[in-house]
Amino acid sequence: MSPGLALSEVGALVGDPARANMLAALLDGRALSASELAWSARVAPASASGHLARLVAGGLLTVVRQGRHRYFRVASADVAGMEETMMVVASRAHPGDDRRRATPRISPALREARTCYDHLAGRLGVGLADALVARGVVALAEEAGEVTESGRAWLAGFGLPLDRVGRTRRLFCRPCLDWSERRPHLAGVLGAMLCRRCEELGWIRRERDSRAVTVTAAGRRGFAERFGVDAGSAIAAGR
Amino acid sequence: MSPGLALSEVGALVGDPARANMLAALLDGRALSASELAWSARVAPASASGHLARLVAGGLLTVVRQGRHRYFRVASADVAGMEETMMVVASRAHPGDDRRRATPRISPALREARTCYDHLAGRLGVGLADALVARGVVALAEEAGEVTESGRAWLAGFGLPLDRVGRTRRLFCRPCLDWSERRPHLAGVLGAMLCRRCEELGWIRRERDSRAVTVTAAGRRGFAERFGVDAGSAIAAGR
DNA sequence: AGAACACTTCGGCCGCGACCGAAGCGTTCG
DNA sequence: CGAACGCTTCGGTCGCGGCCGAAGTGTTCT
Repeated sequence: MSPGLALSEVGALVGDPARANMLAALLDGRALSASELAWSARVAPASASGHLARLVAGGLLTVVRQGRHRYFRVASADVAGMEETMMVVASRAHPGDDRRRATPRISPALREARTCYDHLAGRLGVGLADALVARGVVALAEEAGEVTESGRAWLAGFGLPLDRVGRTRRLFCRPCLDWSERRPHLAGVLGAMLCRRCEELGWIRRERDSRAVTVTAAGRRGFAERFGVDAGSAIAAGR
Repeated sequence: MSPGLALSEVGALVGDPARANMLAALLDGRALSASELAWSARVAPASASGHLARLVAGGLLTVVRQGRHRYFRVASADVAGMEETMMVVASRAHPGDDRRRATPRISPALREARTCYDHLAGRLGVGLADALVARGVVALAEEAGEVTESGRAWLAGFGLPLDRVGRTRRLFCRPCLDWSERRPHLAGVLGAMLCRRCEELGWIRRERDSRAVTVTAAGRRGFAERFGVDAGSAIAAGR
């Protein structure tokens, strides 16, 4: 199997608009049924079925039967990471293309706050990352990041004791370029823990049928107090 | 521009075997001419020209004219990283597929040692990463890595003073999953510095027309003494 | 200047694969 | 049990895009 051929196979898999829409819809890590995916790809169930079979055969999705439904999800974090990387490349490919930029078919709600596989992205995700860097909790480099000594205490105070995560001083903390904001947000284990904690606290709520995340009233207060992040105005203003 | 559509566009770009072969051929970061790429993709110059135009328009490649040649290279490290990630996903997609595994069209020389954009990969690359971890020079986690305190001294002794690289203790040091060995090798700035240093020392020599890297006699000694890595036997044995 | 060369554009051919409706299968209701 | 439902398989249509040869443009060499 030549490297080029292997490359072209996954490329072709992602390269069809219907399949790409399905993959994008699944990017938040949830499982969706075949008909939901058919709807979000805007194709007939028959077409969707074929696409999904190919994606499963190609190892990009896994499927689990449940009653008369079949639920599909992204097969691994590798695949999710690949999708994100491809989106970054795609968004950088047309830097000055106003025609494209001018038609932001990405919904305002998604741009505001969404999940990215298992962590937070969008304006909220980037804002949190900025806040954590500004407060000296984490230090982010181009491809790696780490939690500072004082940051450990801050995170523990937020309900995220890192002692149990691992022995090493280095933590699974990774910047992930946000394709809508074009600036890094926080990914990795820490990003996932943060997202889960915000959900536990009732600050955010995942929407049923999309990757969008809504910030609750408690979340508005919490993000402002703890992070100095204004997550509310844009939501309140309906943007 | 919907996320799905953006995704599908770069997917489709990579999804053609001819284009994927070109991208794979350019993965080591060198610039190749249109006819060289036509040859490595095994298509007529006319076809190659069209493919290359699309890859440039899509932002995956950049081109520079030089006399009557046009030299193409991968547009950015982002793109190279995307290709590597896609290869990892591709290689994981068929874990037990012996029919594929049994036809390793990847040449033994490439599997032995090659460049991966700007750093070393293959058996040599993985071996060096292992050696650096074993010697406590670097610590690698799943997605991040760092140079230890004692590692700084070791690297300085190898001719890589890190003082000038940056102020922070954290270094641009990243594990990169090797698609032929399926284990991480060393990437990031450190990986690139290491590769360049080995070339400076005359330990390795890049082949003219491929990503393959040959280990010189001096390199065999050097890798054994400094890293405890046996880079020679396989080469000497012709494997 | 003229020939050789690197590359692109054009035009026509052809095949893969995406699409859908209809029919088939298995599950879950009433 | 039969109807409704979710999904897949089948069969046929169709259009996009890859392919190449030939001709055209620009560059270098002698």
